[in-house]
Parts: sequence; C-alpha cells; structure tokens
Amino acid sequence: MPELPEVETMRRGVDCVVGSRIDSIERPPCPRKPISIKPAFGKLRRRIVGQRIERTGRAGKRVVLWLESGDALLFEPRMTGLVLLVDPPTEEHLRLRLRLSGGKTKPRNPKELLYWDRRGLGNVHLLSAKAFQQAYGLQKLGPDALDISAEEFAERLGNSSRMIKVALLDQKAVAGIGNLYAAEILHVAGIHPERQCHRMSTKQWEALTAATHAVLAEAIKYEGSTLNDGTYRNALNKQGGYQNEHRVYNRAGQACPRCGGEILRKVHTQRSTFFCNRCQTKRGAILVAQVE
DNA sequence: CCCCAGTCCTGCGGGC
DNA sequence: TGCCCGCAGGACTGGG
Repeated sequence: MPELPEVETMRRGVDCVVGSRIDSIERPPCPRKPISIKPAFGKLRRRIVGQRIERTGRAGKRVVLWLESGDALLFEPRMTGLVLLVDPPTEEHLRLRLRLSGGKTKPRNPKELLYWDRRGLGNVHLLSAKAFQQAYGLQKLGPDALDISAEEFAERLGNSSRMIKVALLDQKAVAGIGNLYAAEILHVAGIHPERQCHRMSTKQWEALTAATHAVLAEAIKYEGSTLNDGTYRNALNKQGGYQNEHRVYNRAGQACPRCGGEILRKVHTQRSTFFCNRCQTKRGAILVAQVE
C-alpha cells in the first residue's frame, strides 16, 4: 500500500541518517524467500560499506539514500515494506539491517536503519547516478504528483482513451499515486473514475491537479494511512492517521461525506475503485475541490 | 506504442 | 474448530 504520502513520511523519518556512515549491512536469518536485492548482496555490500549518506530523496514510491560515492540506494516497499530506525513489528520479516555511526545527534542519532517487509514484494537496489537517471528519469517515471501541473497532466494523459482512475495509477504518467489516493483525489476533484482522459476538460485537469496536491499534502500531514491490516508504520514504527480521514476508500455502502449519496465499489483493471455516484459526475458540473 | 491480464508474495477473514 | 479460497495492490512481463 505505501503510496507517495507513506513513502514521503518514511523518507522524512529517516532523514536524520544524513551524515552517518554505513559500517555494515546484514541479512538477518529469514526462513522465507529473500527479497530482491540488486546487485547481489556481496557486491552491494562492497559498494556501500564505508560510505557516508549525503542526503535522502524519493523517486515516486521509493526512498532514496544518496551516498558520497554518487550511488543511490533505493528502498521500494511495494505493499508491505517499511524503512525503520527502530525495532521492527516482527523479527521474522526483517530483511536488511544497516549499522550506522557518526552523523547528527539531533533530532536523533540512529545506530541502524532497517528494511522490513512482511510479504516480501519490495526490493532494495543500488544504482549509479547514471543508472538512476536512466531508470527513473522523466521517460520512465512521470513528474512527482506533489509538483505536477495541470498542463503536464493534460499533456501526458490528454490523448489517452483510458479511464482517469486507471491512468492515475500509471507511474510513467504521474509518479506516486496508487489505488487508495486515486480514489480520494477523484472524489475531492468531483470527477467520475470512469471519465476517459481524452474527454476531460481543461477545468477538470485543473480540478484534478488541485485535488492531487491537496489530498497528498493532507495525507503527509497525517503521516499516511494505516489500513485495517495495520502494516504501514512510519520510521519510528508509529501508525499513520489519514485512514480516519478517508472520504471514499474502503467505504462502500456508506454515505458520501459531501453529498450523502451512496459510495460504490467497482472493479477496474482488477483493482477496487470507490466513488460517489452522485457527486462524481461523468459529465457536467465540476465541483470545487475542497479540503478542510 | 498503447493497453490490459497475469504474476509474485503473505496474512486475514468469510464461508462451510 | 479448522480448512480453503479470495482478496489486498505495488510494479513488472508478455501478448494482442
């Protein structure tokens, strides 16, 4: 589930590792299939041990640690991965442990950085700066959803016949939006999820852009969404709070908080979509995006 | 190129 | 009480 707000919360949580040096990396004993690590563990270890962490970043739904060598160490949590500074939820799903030294003492001086992943769909990749550009440049990964403009949105998706809900999940078009926030964003924008991209008006692209920025910024403020399975945590193993603010996600059968209509669930490209059938209109009036 | 179905993975909850 | 199966959705692959 981690989407942009959760990954950005993780990044902010581990930002205090900047200035630290990586003393060692270990793979804790794990009875399960190991997560994907590239390059192979031994080579990755040789390239990162002894390196100072210069800064943190985010590439779509990946946390990036930039090393003094210029290499980028990427953590991609996919569904159930966590980047942590403290003890993980369970020992058995702990996949990597980086031991750190030096670095800042405020707000805290982390001694280790952990990668934990229950389902193990996530991965850890080390890329040179050049390889990073090739893999995550604007050709491969769209503009970040926090920054994208209405013009960029329209330029990248305006000719597509896809439904807007499906297109929002395309990381090449816009980076960072997943199934949960696509539903929330479209509800705030007042746009029906089945609206085809090439039928969207300029005003709708503007409403979509405003809703995207507003919903994601609000979700970051709440430190992301921890769903019923309780998996998602920030770097200090604390739950997010945005799940209590969801307008439509996982709320099929309940009343729309804006108009009182019934929230529906439909499946598009094998993913659940939640929306209000009354105030998210396929055509007609565009509602003003309102985020409290 | 564009688009979509299938795939991986684990834990949970519904049905029986 | 236990078993089975469907579902959750990140990103990638292959095929139409």
